[in-house]
This record gives sequence, C-alpha cells and structure tokens, in this order.
Amino acid sequence: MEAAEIEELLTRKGVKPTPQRMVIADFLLHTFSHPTADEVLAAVENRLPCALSRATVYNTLNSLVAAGVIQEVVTEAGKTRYDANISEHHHFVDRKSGRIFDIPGDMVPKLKDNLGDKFQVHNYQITFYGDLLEDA
Amino acid sequence: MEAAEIEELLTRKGVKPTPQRMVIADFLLHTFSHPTADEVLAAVENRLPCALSRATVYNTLNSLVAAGVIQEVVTEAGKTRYDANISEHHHFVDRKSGRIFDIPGDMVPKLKDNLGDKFQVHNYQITFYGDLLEDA
DNA sequence: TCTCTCTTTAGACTTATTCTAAATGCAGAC
DNA sequence: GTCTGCATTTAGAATAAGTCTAAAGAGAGA
Repeated sequence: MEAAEIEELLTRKGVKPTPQRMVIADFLLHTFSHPTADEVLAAVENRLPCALSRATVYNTLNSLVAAGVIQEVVTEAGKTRYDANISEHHHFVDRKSGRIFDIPGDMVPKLKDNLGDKFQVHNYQITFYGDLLEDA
Repeated sequence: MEAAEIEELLTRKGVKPTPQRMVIADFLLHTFSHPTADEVLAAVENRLPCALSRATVYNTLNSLVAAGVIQEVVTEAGKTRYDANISEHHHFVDRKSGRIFDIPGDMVPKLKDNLGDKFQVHNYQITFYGDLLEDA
C-alpha cells in the first residue's frame, strides 16, 4: 500500500493524516510482526525529520484502534501489540520466541456463535500456542 | 474442595503448603470470578491473622501457575487474571462489564490442530466477546 | 490576521509487577 | 535442644507500560 492510499484510508476512517500518523500507519500496514508501542516508536522515529514523542505514538495507536484501522492483540501478560491486519483471522504464538503469526480466518472452521441463552456472541478470537517449525 | 484436599493438591504439585498459599489457593478454587492479583489480595487478607504482603500474593500466584494449579487469563490489555479451572475450556468476555465466564470445552467443537507445516499446535484458547443477556 | 480546534510534546503521574535484601520459619544434623 | 541451611515472606524500592497534564504548535476558515 502506498502513501496516497494510506492517506485516503486514514481520511476515510476519520483520522486526520499528519506526518506522525502517516509513518506509524505506514509501518504497521507493511509489517507482519505484531509490534508493541515501543517497537513502533523505535521503527518509525528515524523516518521523521525530528523527534517523535512516546505520547504521540500511544495517542496515534489508540486513535487508529478506535477508528478500526488496526487492532490490539494481547497474547501475553503486560504487553499490548498492534496488528494492521483487520480481516478476520486468528493468531499462532510460538512458545519459544513469543512471536505471533496471523492465521487466516478461512484456515479454521467457523464456529457457530451459539453459547446458549446467556451469551450473545459478537466475535471471537482463537489463539493457538505451539512450536514454530524452523525448517519450514 | 476442602482444606485437606487443597493441601494435598499443593503437595502433589510440588508447592509446599503455607498459610498464605492455602488461603490464596482456597479462594481461587472456590470462585468463578477471574480475579486480578489485587482482587486476590483484597479477598484473602482478612482470612489470615496478620497482614499479607502484596509480594507474597504475586509470588504465590506465579508459583501456582508454574505448578499448573491455576492458569493466567489475559483478555484485556494490562490486566492479568487467574483461573483455577484448569480443565479444557474457553472464555466469554462481556463487552460491557468486562466480566469473564468459563465456557466448557465440550460446548465448542474441537478444532483440528492442523495449521500446516510451519505450525505445530500444542493447545489453543478461544475468547468470545459479546453481550451477557441480563435476564438469563 | 485572528481565532478555534485539533495535534503534539515533555515530563509527571499511575498502575501493575518484579526485585532486593533482610527477617522469619521450619527441617534435618548433631 | 540447638545449630545450620534453605525456602518463604516481607516492606519498600525499582521497573515497565501506559495515561494525564498543561503548554506550545499548526492548519482551516472567518
């Protein structure tokens, strides 16, 4: 996705594009890692002509989540990660490295959203834990 | 589960029973809430004849997790919750209150642990998000 | 240009958790 | 019974992730 498209995406979602927001969105939309706020800061701070505040990174991530441009992913205690893949998908977590991989929604059979009278399911998320086979 | 059984459970899992550990394990084994460390502290501190340190609560929770007596449950950023239900089950999170409910494993069809060559699945966890129907 | 509103910023603050170092408690050796 | 050693508990310091605050900056329209 190129800059003009990202700018259009932000505008369409009601987030005014600024240089800070553009580099953050651009980074997230082009990575398959599931970075933390700190990793986002480290990755983008040299893409701007001057310093970027940690608070701006948090503000931007929260705005993008609220606007539905990215999602939060929480797989381990105390770490919030961000994922610009907002199509229906699940996650695989490598137990050794902690790395997270997207599992496309259509690789897993759909569950009926039926948990009885008490629970009205809106969406669900499956997290697989296991070992990444290195050779593959 | 009564005290003698809990004591036997801890011993069998290699955790030496102490008064502090007993009241914490007892509380967790009898609640259906999924308490945070602070909630555990608040719930058990008056069950001992003297003060209980926050550090001991964390130490104990970590020991019980390591021993497989309880599990961590992370459904929202920044909050680690604990669950003494270690049978296979999933979770339903009420979007309004944040409350978590156990969903027995047999209420959800088993997924094949087959995600292709790269991923060897050890276990998986489904989190359902939705609305708790109050009248039920 | 003026004004309004939104954004960014540095740093203070909060919250959750871990670390540290000292004190306590208990089990086995003597 | 007392010594010794190890595991546990403790208060409080330290760390880490994230939010808040108040002031400065920047763009849109009158």
